[in-house]
Amino acid sequence: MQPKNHKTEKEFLADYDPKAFDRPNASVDAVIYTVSDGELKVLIVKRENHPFQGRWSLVGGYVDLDNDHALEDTAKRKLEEKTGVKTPYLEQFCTFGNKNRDPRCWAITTVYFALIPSKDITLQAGVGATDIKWATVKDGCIQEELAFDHAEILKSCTERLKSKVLYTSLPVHLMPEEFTLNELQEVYEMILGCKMDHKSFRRRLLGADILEETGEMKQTGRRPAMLYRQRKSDETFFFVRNIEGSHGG
Amino acid sequence: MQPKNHKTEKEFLADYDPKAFDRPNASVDAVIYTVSDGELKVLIVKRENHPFQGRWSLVGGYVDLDNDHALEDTAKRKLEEKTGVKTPYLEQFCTFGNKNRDPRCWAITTVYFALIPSKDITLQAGVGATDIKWATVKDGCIQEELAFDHAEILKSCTERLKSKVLYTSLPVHLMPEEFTLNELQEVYEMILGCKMDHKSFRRRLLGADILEETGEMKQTGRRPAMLYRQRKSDETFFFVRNIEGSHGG
DNA sequence: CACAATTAGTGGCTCTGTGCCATTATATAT
DNA sequence: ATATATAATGGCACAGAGCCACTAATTGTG
Repeated sequence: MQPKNHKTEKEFLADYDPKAFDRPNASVDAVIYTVSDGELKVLIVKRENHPFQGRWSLVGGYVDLDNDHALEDTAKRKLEEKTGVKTPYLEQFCTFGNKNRDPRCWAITTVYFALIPSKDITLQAGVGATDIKWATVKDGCIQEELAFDHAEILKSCTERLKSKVLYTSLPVHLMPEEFTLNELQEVYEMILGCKMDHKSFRRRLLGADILEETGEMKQTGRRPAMLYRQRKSDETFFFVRNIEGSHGG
Repeated sequence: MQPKNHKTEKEFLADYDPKAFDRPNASVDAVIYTVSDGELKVLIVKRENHPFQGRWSLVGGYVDLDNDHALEDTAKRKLEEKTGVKTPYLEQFCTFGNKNRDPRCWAITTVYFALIPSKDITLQAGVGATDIKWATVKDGCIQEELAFDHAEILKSCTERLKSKVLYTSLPVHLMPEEFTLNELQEVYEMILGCKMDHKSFRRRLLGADILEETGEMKQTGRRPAMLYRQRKSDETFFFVRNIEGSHGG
C-alpha cells in the first residue's frame, strides 16, 4: 500500500511542529510521604498563581524539556527543590487525565509517590509556592482543602500505599538510619490503621533478610531494644503472603 | 504574601493559551493481549505515517480533546476501532516519558493493557495503519521489530502481567464465555511459563468463588470436563498468597 | 533490696493454604 | 475386557501467619 505521505522521515521531522496539534497539558505531581510525631504526613504547598491561587496542593510542576531527561527526573527535581532530599524512594503511581480536572484545559498529570525519613529535612517553598508544610493524613485525607483533583489523587495514592505495605518492606524507607523493630512495626500499624502481632512481624521482617543489626542498643528507659539498619541492597522486599491485622483491629 | 498575578481567576482563565508553553507531546498506547492457538498474543498495527513509517507498533493514538472525557476513553476508543470489543478488561499500566523516545520531541505515553478473549474478533486496520495482526509473545518479546520504545513497553508490561497473574484471577478475562478449569490452568501456565499443580490450582480458583458451573460438560473425547463461566460480579480476585510454579518448572 | 511496672523478645501451639504425589473416575479406541 | 488419556479427588507434609503465654532486661518505688 502506498503511504499518503511522500516525504522522507528526515524531511518529515524537519517540518514537524509540535504546537500544530491540540494535545493535553502534561504535568507531574509527587505525593511525598513521611512519618513524624507518630503520624503519616504528606507534603503540600500553597499555590502562588492561578488557577486555585492561594489553595494548598500536592508538590508538582511541568517538565523542563531541556533539562529533565525523563518524567521521573521532573518528580525528583521538584522533590529536591522542596526538601533537599536527593535519593528518595520514588515510584510511579498513576496518571490522571481528563477534560475537567484543570479549569484551563484537558490536562494529564503523572503522579509519583515518595517515601522519605523526616529527619534532616528543611522545607523550602521555592518558586510557584508561597508556603509549604506537612499535612497529617488520616484515612487518605487531610484537613486542608486541595486544588484540582489532588484530594482524590492523595486518597487513591494512599490506598495504593496501604495495599503495598501488606506485602512489601516499603515502610523501611520511612525510617531513620537506625531504628528498632518495634518502631518499624508502629509505622506499619500507622499506615495500615490496625495493630499487628509482634511475633509474626518480627519473624517476617527478620526472615526477609533486608535488615542488619547495628550492634548498638536503643536506650529507652526500659529494656533496651536492638537497633537495625537497612542492608546495602536497598531493594524492596516482596513477601509471598499478605500480612493481616490482628487483635481485632 | 501578595501574589504577583493581580488578575482574577476568571480573567486568568479567559487569557490562558495552552499553546503558549512547551509541553511534552502526550499520547495513549494499549497493549492488547489475547490467547489463541495455545499462545499469548499482542495486537500490533503497521504505521502508515512518519515517524517509523511502515514499522509495526502497539495500538495507540492521541487524545481526542473534544470527544474523549478521560485518558481511559482514548484507550477504549482505539481498542474498539481495531477489534470491535467494547468492554475489555482494561487497566492502566504505566506512563513512559522522556526526551528520546520519539524523534519528534519530548513525548510521553500512558500505556494501558487489555485482556480480551480471541473469539468473535475481526481486526480492522483503520486510520493511521496499513495492516494489523496478532503477534506471538515469547519472553515478553515478539519477532516483529517495533517502533519507538514499544518493544521495551511490551516487555515491561508483560512482566507486570506475569507478576499479577501470580496473585489474581486476571487470566479469566482471556477466556471465552465457557471454559474448563484445565483450559484456564493452561492459560496461567502459558503466561507464567511454568507448569502448575492441578490440585492446588483447582482448590485456589474454586475457593475464590469467582466461577460458577454451567451445568454442561465439555466433550473432549476422553472424560468430559465441567464447564465454568465467570460469575456476574466480574471483579478481579486478589489471593492473599502467591502461587508457585511446580514440577521443577 | 524486693517488687511492680514497662517494654523487648521468645516458645510453642493452631490454622490456612499450598506443594506433592498417589488414587479414583469417566470417557474413547482396539 | 483392556489400554490409554484426561478429569477430578484424597491425604499428608510444610511454610508462614495468628495467637497468647512466657521469659528477659530495664527503671521506679517502698
